[in-house]
Amino acid sequence: MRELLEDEDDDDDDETSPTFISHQSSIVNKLISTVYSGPTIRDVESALSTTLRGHRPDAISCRVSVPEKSLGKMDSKYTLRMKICGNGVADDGYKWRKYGQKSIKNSPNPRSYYRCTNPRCNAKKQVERSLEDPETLIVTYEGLHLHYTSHFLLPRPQDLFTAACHAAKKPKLQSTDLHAEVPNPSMMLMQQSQAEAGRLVEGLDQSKDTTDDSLRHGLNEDVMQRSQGLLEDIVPLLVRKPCNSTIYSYGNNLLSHESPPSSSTISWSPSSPCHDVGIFSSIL
DNA sequence: CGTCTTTGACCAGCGC
DNA sequence: GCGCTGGTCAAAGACG
Repeated sequence: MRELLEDEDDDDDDETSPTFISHQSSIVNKLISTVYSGPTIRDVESALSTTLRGHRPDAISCRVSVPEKSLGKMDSKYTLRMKICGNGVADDGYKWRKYGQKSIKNSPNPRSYYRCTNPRCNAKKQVERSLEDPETLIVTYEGLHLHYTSHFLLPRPQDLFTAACHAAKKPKLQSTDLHAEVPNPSMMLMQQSQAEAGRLVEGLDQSKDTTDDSLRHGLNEDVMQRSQGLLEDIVPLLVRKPCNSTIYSYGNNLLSHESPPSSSTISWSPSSPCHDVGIFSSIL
């Protein structure tokens, strides 16, 4: 995504050039295709580093496992390893419906199958306890969320309405066991992609006369919606909803930040096929 | 009464 | 073709 935007910036520095408007649709198409193919590890790293400042550790540690072959681009299927230290219940922003549970060969722990309750959404997740460590959950996300979640910073009016309609309802734990909800680290990616998409649209807005307002508005909504609803799938709420107190660490190396005194630390090991995300959030 | 979870049954893919 | 395994379906029950 970022690479795409940078490329576009290079190609179309002059936003008033005759080719600029004609490139708008291709920009959107590229955005969409890029988003669909998933963010890069760099995107995750960037999102983590820019969003997780000022959080502190506590209850959950998590490891994001990314297949080595897909380090450049994440697959639509990815796995989180989560060390549960607290009650392990967190809201990842989506409502999941459990549609099955299966005993897995060579594993004493059953695997639970969840599907997003949104009928338009094909997102799924599988949750099972780690064989090595019973306190570790292995959560496999698959598919794309084709809708918003209430955690987004810039919800659409209709979503605000929906959220308001649901506000009166008491939050409900969907399961009595560890399968309930797992944090979703894609919030920061959403924020980042929102900002990037917003910058793109701002650029479009600066173009003169030939740009129709409704077109821009539609593009804006389209870009924002797609970037939100798709990117969020790649990395779940661990990142997307860092809560008020979270520390993220990647791999074995900690990165020191220029940010003000903060308990937030991040390290990233791009060469490792399995990226550790030490997440300690105080989920009460 | 609507929604969600549970759980046994069913189906598809894969290896032999 | 057969058996094994993982993934999904759907009826029944629980819950608010």
